[in-house]
Amino acid sequence: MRKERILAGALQVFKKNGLDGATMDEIANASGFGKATLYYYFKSKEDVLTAILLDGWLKIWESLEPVIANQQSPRKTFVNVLIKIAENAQNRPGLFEFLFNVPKAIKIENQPWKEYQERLYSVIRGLLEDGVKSGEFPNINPNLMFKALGGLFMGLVFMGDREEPVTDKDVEKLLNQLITDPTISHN
Amino acid sequence: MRKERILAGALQVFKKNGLDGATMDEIANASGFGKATLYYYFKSKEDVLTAILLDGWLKIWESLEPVIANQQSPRKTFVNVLIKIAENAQNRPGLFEFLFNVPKAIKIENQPWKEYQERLYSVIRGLLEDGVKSGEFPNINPNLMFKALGGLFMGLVFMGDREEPVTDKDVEKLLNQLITDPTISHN
DNA sequence: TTATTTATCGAATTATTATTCGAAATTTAG
DNA sequence: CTAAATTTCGAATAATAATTCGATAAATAA
Repeated sequence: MRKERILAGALQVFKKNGLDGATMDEIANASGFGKATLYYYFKSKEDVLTAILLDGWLKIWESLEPVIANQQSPRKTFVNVLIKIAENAQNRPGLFEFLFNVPKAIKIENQPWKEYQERLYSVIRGLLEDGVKSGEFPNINPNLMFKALGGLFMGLVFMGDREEPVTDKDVEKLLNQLITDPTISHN
Repeated sequence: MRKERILAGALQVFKKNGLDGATMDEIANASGFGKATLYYYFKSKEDVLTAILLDGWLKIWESLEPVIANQQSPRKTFVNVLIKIAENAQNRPGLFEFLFNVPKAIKIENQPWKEYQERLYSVIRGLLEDGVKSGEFPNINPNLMFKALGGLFMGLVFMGDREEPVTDKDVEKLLNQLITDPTISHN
């Protein structure tokens, strides 16, 4: 669809030039439309950005819902959530790094995508808390674990130029490197 | 000095409105000068931003040099480095969060402060590597550890509204929560 | 004190770019 | 095929904000 094409072009340009470096002219070029056509589909430049973000977060969230619904142990669910996010990231390269970094660069008020972002974060926090309670995770402050994992996980998914999908092996390795699962004996 | 005053005002405005939301008018107000005066001291708006960043990174680096020079075990040095950074952050609140986040929002080419940032990061990586070699840190990929610590440390220093300085106890706790020091037995 | 240099400033200028316009092209409906 | 509705567009407009100008004022030097 047209909107999708514009959004894709805009993403390219936003990533290349930054949020303000990006001009509507360049976005028009990148998406293969005339400048005025952008305004046929979107109210403003800001509206374009918001649409990218909303679309992105919404799709992450939707892809996660079944994983979360499918009740398993906190640790299992947690691993599956990370895998699913990594999957998303690999399907639409470039988008996700953007999703996770842009919020730092803009005023986030009444941003419709914020809700989905928050849902995701609170699910993750919840899983960590439950896992600690149930003894699947060691007794670490879940907030700290959340932050540490943030850094690690971004590294795993975004930094490397890996083509292969992230497996549960990868995620388990990540977890084990970071925190020791008390239910498994290492050697 | 005048320049300092302008930089301080500019920092406020940059933080409040974002890099592009910030106008020279507002910076002039915030720093108590006329708009034209800014251009007496700085070539351009970008020049102001660069000056903030250069000044900030330079000061971090200078404060770290003695800590690094004062050769101790990697782990000790590492702890001291983190403490020193936290000290910096608490002395000039607001600046450091800015220093660590802004790079994500701008094109970083020929940025003079980049060098100091890189020095810092490479020192930290080096300490982690040495610590792993010497057995003071467990055998974790130093890059991963670096990323995880990034998230944690930022949390410790920036998130909380703590007034008290960060102590080596805090940092050791951080380390222990994250990774198990094989030379110490826990219970 | 007076001349010169250094600082300061608000108003004008300029540049950039988002947004709108008005016309054309294309598609859809009858 | 023709008329209406939808889509497209480059050129004009408008808004915003960076930068420069042309004075003054303040400090310094003689």
